[in-house]
Amino acid sequence: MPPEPQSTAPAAPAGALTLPDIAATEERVHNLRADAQRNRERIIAAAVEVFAEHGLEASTAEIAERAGVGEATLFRRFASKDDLIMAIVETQMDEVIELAADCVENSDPADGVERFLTEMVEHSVADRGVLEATKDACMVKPELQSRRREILNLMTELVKRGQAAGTIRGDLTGQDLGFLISAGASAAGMPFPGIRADIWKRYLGIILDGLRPEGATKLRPGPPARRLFEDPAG
Amino acid sequence: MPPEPQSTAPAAPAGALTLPDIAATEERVHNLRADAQRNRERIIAAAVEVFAEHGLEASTAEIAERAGVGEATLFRRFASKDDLIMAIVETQMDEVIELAADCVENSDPADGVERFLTEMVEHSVADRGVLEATKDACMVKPELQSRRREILNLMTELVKRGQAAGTIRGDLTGQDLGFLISAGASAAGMPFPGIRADIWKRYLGIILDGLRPEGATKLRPGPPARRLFEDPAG
DNA sequence: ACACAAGCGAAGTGATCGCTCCGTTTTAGC
DNA sequence: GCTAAAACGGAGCGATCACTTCGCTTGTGT
Repeated sequence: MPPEPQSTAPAAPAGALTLPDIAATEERVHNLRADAQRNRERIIAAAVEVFAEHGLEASTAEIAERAGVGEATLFRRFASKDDLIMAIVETQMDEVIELAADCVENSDPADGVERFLTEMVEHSVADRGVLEATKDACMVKPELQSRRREILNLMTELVKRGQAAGTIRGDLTGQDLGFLISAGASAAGMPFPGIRADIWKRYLGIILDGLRPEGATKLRPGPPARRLFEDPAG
Repeated sequence: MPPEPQSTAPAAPAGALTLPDIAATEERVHNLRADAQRNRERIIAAAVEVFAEHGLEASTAEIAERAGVGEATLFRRFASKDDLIMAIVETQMDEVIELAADCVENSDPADGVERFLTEMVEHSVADRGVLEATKDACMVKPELQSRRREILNLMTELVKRGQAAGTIRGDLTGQDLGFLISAGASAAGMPFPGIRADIWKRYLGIILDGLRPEGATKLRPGPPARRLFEDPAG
């Protein structure tokens, strides 16, 4: 099956999920027998937990066990482990869209960027899976392109509002925020057993200080091109 | 075998390699037959290359193949894959010590921290292996404790000189630099195919701006304790 | 030159992974 | 309630991993 099956409907934006795709998926899920539906939800819930604890290399056996189903059932609902990850990632990206939109609409423009980065890093630190999935899936899979674009637009808006308010340096772009989230979350990868769980706030604090116009020096190289986010494969 | 075998010599600093340990290792290596010695060096060189390209999950089969030896030969020279990694990590930590010492001695105190961070991130970005080994080995293995302590002392000295020169914010500590290297290198983990290889300089630039005293705001929480680095297990 | 310990690699071992086969059980429409 | 389709899970498959065995080869001290 091609990743982007052509429909007879008028052309959708390249890389976006077409309406028939979405409808087909929804219908498939809702036509499941009651037990199958219940197991599907249990599998997703278990996978979110297990991936958060052990990262994406957690085994499908462990996920199935925690969900209380056989491994075969997992693969009956999701064609592959990657498919399961994608199902989770899609809902998580939708949550990011919600958060970013809320930062744009309901935050003081002076601290929208700070709030967005802080909440994103906090989520990433608490969930190993979301951090790894960002690299393996969110940024590159063509079927997530429309969500990526939406997130990028909202991040760009956040940065522009911060710049207008005078709290964000002028040479920052929306594309930069993804890298800064990754940088802020990297402290969580450090393997010190007794370290306090919120140590990431210290290093995000340094990054946030680096985003203010006051001490800013010229950044080289310039920001990555927008199209790297929108269409990484092309 | 206990990780820190007791010797009859006077007590060495806890966690340091004792002199008998080092002597035994050296002797073992130099008593190898000529072909074995040559193969040992080939294996290390191949492993450095392969780990740099594919990270630590690269297979021992690939390393042996690139070294032009059988897999059994690899395991005759190194008791386990982990042992091979440790041999590499030790020499790489010695290089870090050299770099840090050179930054302390030969750099203008005003930019010692900047030079150290820049060169460390540059190495980390070019070598996936060193990045992963930092988390898996450098920071936690007891037998690397003396090297860790030495690096920490040099980083602390670099920070203090920068603060005396007025280019580094007063609330930074030597312990922070390890986290900042990881943060600066995290941009390299982003999976965009066409991105310029030196994009890390942009985000390290932001971090460096955040290290200056000018725009600094209060950092919460405070720095991690020194002993987390010196003796993470204890 | 020779004897023999040391070194060698092809072929295996057991563990684990993602994934599937197939006989049994459960649900849903009539 | 009955039946056919749908869903189930244990048991197994092939691939891959770190690591070992074993019969042959090679360097080295005498």
